[in-house]
Amino acid sequence: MSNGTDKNSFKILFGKNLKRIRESKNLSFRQLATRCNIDYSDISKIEKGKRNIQLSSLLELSKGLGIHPKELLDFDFELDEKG
Amino acid sequence: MSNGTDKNSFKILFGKNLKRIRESKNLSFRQLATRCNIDYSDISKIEKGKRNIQLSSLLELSKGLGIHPKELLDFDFELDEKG
DNA sequence: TTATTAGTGGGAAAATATACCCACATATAT
DNA sequence: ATATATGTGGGTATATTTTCCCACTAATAA
Repeated sequence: MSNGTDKNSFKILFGKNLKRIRESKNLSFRQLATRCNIDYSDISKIEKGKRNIQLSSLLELSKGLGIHPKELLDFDFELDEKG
Repeated sequence: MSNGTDKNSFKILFGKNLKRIRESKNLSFRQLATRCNIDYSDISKIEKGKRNIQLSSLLELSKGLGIHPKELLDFDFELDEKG
């Protein structure tokens, strides 16, 4: 059974993807924070997969990064547990 | 200035896209609800753009629909206010 | 040493989603 | 009329995010 594991791994993958995009734009947490309405320390937590953000926060991040929101979800992810 | 307007229009577009996908699979609210851990009445509200769901709920919906989460964000959306 | 920048994480009040149930209107069919 | 299925929306307690500030460490530079 993959209980809360799926949910957690998804958050972690999301965070890693966010980190990848942020670094590709050479932005620090504090720099990105000035471009969206999210505190720099909270962005750090999001990238660590510690937070289950809402659509509005996803939108803020995408605005700060200048990308379409769907890019933040653009990573491999298996829906079921699978070999 | 496009204050909370962006946030709202994004939720509404998200809801419309969810509705489009759900109907393409010929699922009623109650049928989709049995496939994910979200109440049927709440799915209705999400499609109406009334709710600002979390990543975990986005994941539940995508599991219920059998699609990758990013498909739920796959719709046109302008980041800035723009003519 | 001193200053600056970066990442990390704790904490708390306020705002909000979640999870759940219920009731109602409509449509279809028996 | 009765039964079934669909969409809609109200309401509530609980859980959680959000928002914000602060402090610490490490690295770099003057």
